[in-house]
Amino acid sequence: MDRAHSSGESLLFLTDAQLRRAIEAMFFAYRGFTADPDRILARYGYGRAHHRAVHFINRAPGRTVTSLLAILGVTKQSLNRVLRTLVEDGLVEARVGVRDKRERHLYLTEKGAALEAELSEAQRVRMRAAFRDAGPQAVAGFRAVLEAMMDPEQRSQFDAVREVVE
Amino acid sequence: MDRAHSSGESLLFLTDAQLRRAIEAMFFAYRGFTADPDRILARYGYGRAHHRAVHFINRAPGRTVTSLLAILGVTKQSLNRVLRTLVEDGLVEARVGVRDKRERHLYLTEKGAALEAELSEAQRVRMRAAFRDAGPQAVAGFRAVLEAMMDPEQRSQFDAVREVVE
DNA sequence: ATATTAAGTCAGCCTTGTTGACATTCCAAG
DNA sequence: CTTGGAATGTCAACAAGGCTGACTTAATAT
Repeated sequence: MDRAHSSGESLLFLTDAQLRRAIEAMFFAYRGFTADPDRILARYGYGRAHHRAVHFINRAPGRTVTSLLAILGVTKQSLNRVLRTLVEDGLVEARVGVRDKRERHLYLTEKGAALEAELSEAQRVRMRAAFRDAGPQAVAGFRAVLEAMMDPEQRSQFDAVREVVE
Repeated sequence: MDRAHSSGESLLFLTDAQLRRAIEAMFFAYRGFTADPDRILARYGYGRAHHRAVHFINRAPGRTVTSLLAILGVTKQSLNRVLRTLVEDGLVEARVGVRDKRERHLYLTEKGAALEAELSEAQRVRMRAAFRDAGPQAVAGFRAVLEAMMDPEQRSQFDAVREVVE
């Protein structure tokens, strides 16, 4: 069997150099990915941790702290520090649960939603431009590789995030 | 002109939901991307910053500090802290320049090369698996989108990194 | 009743980034 | 041959955002 013409799906003869290139692309691209939000966040005195919280609260309003913890994969203490400033600054509201009063359900305020919109718009603009440059065929491949790169736990969080709404 | 059948290249009608999905994929995938190296680094008492330094020194042995600074995009002080521990621990050697004695040319020692190999092998294994799962067509698309996502400066660093060797 | 869960808090630590100031060494240009 | 600027390194101080461990409070579940 000829390696170069092996049966499509099964075997990919990626050289170490090709893989290394992909690894470095991932490194540099992630910097691009975070660059715009970082600039915006800096203006408000926030960091990436705030962005992540705001993003996933917006994604499923009413989400509990525990649920957010699972998605972000950080400690309670770490998240709490971020959440506290967001609540203090009036970007996030934490409502006591109706059914279960131990729970705090998180919501963005108008102010919080405005920041989220600004951040995600910036990120979408870059993403849209990248997809446009790369061409239509690239979109599916990009997503397929990224999703295959996740750990199982991350993957299930990724899936869970869109189960509710979409 | 029909939007759905617009001339291939030009217009992509990606919904905000699709873009958001890509953004979240990027977030979760990056965690997968760094998970294996992080575990290895922790065993040696190092962090991601050490990984990055070791990676790019290995990439072009003899690289100067300034060149490494440009690639990593951090401050001299920040890099120096990392570099110092690597030199102290005998993973990196800093040789004074022959032509220009102000410069320090960085090289991995055998020990440093061993760590680099362990880290990059782990990362390649995951990358290779992701490409295998995603299929051959996905590889080109993945890279195209990532490269389009970089800032111009990052992009030129990305290109410069492989100019020498490949 | 008691155990467990959800949330929050205090204290302390680490890594990795930042600024600012400054010293040294050396190349290059006037 | 002096002087300006580049490359490097270092000290100090600070901040964000991770972490562990210990502990409290309130409320649900068994």
